[in-house]
Amino acid sequence: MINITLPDESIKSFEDPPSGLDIAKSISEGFARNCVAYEIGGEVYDLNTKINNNAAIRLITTRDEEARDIMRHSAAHVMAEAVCRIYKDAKLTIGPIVEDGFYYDIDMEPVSEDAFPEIEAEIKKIIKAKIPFERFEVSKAEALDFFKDEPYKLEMISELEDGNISLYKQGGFTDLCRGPHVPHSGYIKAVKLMKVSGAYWRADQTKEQLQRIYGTAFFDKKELKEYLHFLEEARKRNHRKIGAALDLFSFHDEAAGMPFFHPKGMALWNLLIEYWRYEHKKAGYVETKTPVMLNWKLWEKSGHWENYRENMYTSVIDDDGYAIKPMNCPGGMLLYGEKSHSYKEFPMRVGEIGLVHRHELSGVLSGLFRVRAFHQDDAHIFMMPDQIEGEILGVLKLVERIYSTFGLGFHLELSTRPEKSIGSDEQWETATNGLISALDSYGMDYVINEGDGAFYGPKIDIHIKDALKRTWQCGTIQLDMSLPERFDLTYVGKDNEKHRPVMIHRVVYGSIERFLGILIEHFEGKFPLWLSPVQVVLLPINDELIPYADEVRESLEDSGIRSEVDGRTESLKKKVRDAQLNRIPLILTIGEKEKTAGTFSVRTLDGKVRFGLSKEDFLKQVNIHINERKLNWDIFDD
RNA sequence: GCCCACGUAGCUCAGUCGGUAGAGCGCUUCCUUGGUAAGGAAGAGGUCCACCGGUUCAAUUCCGGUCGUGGGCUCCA
Repeated sequence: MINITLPDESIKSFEDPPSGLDIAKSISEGFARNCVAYEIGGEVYDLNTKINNNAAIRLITTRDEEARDIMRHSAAHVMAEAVCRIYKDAKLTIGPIVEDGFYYDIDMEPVSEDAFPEIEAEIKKIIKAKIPFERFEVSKAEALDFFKDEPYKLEMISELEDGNISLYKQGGFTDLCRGPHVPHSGYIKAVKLMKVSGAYWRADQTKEQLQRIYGTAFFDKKELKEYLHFLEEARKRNHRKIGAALDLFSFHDEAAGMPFFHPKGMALWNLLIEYWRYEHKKAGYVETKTPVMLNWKLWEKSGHWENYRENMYTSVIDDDGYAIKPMNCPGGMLLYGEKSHSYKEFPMRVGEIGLVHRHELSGVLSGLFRVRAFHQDDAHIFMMPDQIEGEILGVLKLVERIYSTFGLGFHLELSTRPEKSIGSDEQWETATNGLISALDSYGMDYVINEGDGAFYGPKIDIHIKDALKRTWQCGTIQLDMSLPERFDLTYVGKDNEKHRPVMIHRVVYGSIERFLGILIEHFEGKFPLWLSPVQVVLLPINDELIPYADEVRESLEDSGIRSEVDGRTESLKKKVRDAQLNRIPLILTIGEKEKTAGTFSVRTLDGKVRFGLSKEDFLKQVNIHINERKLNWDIFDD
């Protein structure tokens, strides 16, 4: 007799060892159809695996996140089989799941997406046949023999410990796999191949070039459709497209990876920085500026020459070596070291919006997201060890305030000491504990990445979440135990002795260029009123009203509102359409009625039109929205 | 840096199985002076299709290389 405890504490008894499916069926047939696997004590098993002892189990249904991952892994196997059916010489390597689906790295002739229809057709055949996934276990020797024609599998097996090795068989196709899998291929309801790219075996450039085929799969065709719709949305929001359409920035072959900002892009830029300065000044920061190009001796001292040289732009001037800064910190160290400091000055919050250049590999460049020249909204904070917690907490609060102004959510990740690191155990403990207590008193949950810190100190990364729920790492707070040492930075303590200050680097926007790119996608180019490069466009309904429109524009500019007159000889409809496409938040139509009555007719970005507003009411609402940096488009809908 | 794809008018793209290029938008001019998402007409605009070579009677089209862009890999103090 086997007793199975279900999550609701109820107990089911079975004469013979039951499989997960037996248990599910004992609840109901309908429920059983939605089950894909089960879990005992954190281990996940195939639905068909029998349970030989009393256990507490949880059945995993298609509603559970983990069920989708199991199914996608099965889909990877199905795709591998399909590819092998078509490409007889294909040699399989690994096929894991990733965030949005799965991929399989296969050693085969290069394929392009043109091959997808054929592979997908083969996949559908396999799915339709509802081929069961059967698990069986073999010894290492048997496994080696079984895969004797699969060099990559052999390599993987040879690295496994001797003992039982699990294989999964689906019809005539067997793959080395830990599992678990869905009961049969029919569980994969909707599958689509997404893209193909090159990848190296074991991510090693010196090893074989493989074809990585990406796919995604869902339990439901509707979900696949929604996912494709999401991708389409993301594509429409692409900041490169919107940036070109709104005339914000461009790239040129003469400076790959280095953006050129147009007047409207520059307006956005300045507004971001203006806001940054406002918040930072309030938070007790001062601002500095250090040179872009510095002598190599500085980089030698900072360690960059040794560790980062291949990413630095260098030059020789008067027979002396110079490098363009890839980071602001060494310059900041020189500034600190320029004079002596007392503990009474601490914490010293020294900001710098610094232009840095990094020679990133050509293949990684990507719009504003990955560039070779960018501005960091850097700051170095110098303090005593017992100030770590308070300062980190201060940065977290500043970060929260700034991100929330843009309607961006975020989550935190703490990275701790890596294997290769400098500094004593005690230093690391003080530093890490300081970060942890700051995180704890901040009170938000955070992810811990063990051993993922920089070699010079632990760090907190801040990942923002945009309107499409995509996450981006922007902010970071890094404790640095290396540079103060290398630059022999000191302060005089209460005891009148010299001490080593604790120093952190921190950024909020991260790269201003990248942050701007994220904002463009987040807002789909429809910036809140305070941030819009052009806030108001005036549309005279005929040419005679242009002088009056110009007059109104001037008075709006006097009130600090960025305005333009569209004086083209075009129909009103046309000008409205263009203004809407240009995502200008407020359209003022200027006709005889408005001129005579001295009122405004206002159209907001959501298409709502209001007639006969008094100038005073209009300015009042506009100013409230700008000054409070409100996020909603309809400024009259409070 | 590596793999794959791409690079045609300011923009979006079509086209030529090798015989010296097209549409829409935008721009200019003219007509229209229009009340909330495209009024009408005419015209200009490409060293001929990123750049450099090669094959060919002939290349934008085929081949090689370079540069750039996109996706992925890798890298990321």
